[in-house]
Amino acid sequence: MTGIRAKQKEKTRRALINAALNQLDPQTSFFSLSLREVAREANIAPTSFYRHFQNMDELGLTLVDEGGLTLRQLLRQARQRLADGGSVIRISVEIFMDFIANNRGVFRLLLQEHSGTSKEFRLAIAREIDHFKAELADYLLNERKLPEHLARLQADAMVRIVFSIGADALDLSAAERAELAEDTILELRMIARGATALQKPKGEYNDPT
Amino acid sequence: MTGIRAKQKEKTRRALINAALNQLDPQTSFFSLSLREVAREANIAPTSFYRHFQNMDELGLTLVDEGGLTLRQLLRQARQRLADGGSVIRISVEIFMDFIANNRGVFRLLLQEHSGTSKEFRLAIAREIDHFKAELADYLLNERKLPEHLARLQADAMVRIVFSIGADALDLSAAERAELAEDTILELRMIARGATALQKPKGEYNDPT
DNA sequence: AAATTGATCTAACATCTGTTCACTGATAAA
DNA sequence: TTTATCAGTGAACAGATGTTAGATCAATTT
Repeated sequence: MTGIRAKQKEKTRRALINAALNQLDPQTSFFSLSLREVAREANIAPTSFYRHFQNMDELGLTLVDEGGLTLRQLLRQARQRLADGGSVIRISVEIFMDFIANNRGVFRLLLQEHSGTSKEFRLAIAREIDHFKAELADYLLNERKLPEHLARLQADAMVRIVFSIGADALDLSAAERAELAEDTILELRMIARGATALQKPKGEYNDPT
Repeated sequence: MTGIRAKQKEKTRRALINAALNQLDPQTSFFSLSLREVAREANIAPTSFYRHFQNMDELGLTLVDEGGLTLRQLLRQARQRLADGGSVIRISVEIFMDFIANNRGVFRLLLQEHSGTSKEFRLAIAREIDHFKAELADYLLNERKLPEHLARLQADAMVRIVFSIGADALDLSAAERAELAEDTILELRMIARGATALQKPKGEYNDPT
């Protein structure tokens, strides 16, 4: 099963995947990559590409899978670190920022191609983000005892904020990213506070905003 | 000044602008457009393009200007309708949704190319959105009497939410858009409530989120 | 040991791209 | 009326792209 041949094939497959991810930078979206560029970066002939993927779209969807995997690792790591106690929001934001810094290529794909040009792509990415959102909504439902609709909306708002800021943070220095993280934390706290406030609408007064 | 010649030139210039805007659809970002495609759609020879713009980038930046104009019209219209009274958030969201429905091309550019591939583009769009954010922060500062930092952050959060949802809403039916608008309103109310709550942190209890 | 498989290569194709050049002909200026 | 301007044209270029076809030759299977 793990013959020399299969191993070598897997190796150049990874080379292709990494070639694509490494080519993604602020000026280069996945769809501006050409098959030939990727093959060149992976040091194989353009024609060899077809031994691994039917076309660039298939490579791209593979990368999106990779992105989903990364998001799930993020959640797992967040849960672990939360067991030690501390502010949920702060810890989550810090982990998120770490992840985008250490997985730039994949997050670029997720955050940029999110409103991108290919329907299949957008749907695949939306699916991954929806998983993420659903897990967050679940947490809010169980731990924070919010009504379902409110939990869903709070999760939606939070994920939109975090991913939007994340896109901005992708190419900042560690210091700038830390600054943005503080803003993010405050914005998320607004949302959390607001959600619990909306839950008990018998507050002092009803802000007519 | 307004000779036959100048008039005709302005007309084909508009034709080029509209050709580009009309080609933007869910599957086609501005940077996937070719000069030749745009010229074809505008019914001129590819070479004639250069009589109007130095290259596609210049056309693109012109479209971004168009987008800024649209955003300013949106604000003006919102202010007018607000004079008649009503929920600020509801009115604003409804106007926004109307605008994206009626200016799909321009908003696609603003919302898609926002995290796009060209630095010049991203900066130009960020500039327009920052104007928008600044006007909103001003309003929150003056009308809602929030401290500056909080006003800035609230505006930031709101704009991120609205533009993120806006991108999703671009190609929905009117009914689906209206549904999304309701969710948007609730999410924005969370933020507004949360911001005023954070302002007076002596509330009943401090949620350790 | 012989036969087969399959990941890789080079060469070649048709097609699209941005851009240049010299030209035309109606409008504008003299 | 003569002259100059200039938006628009078609032909042609060099380069990049996706994709096909055929050959190579080491790893695998028989």
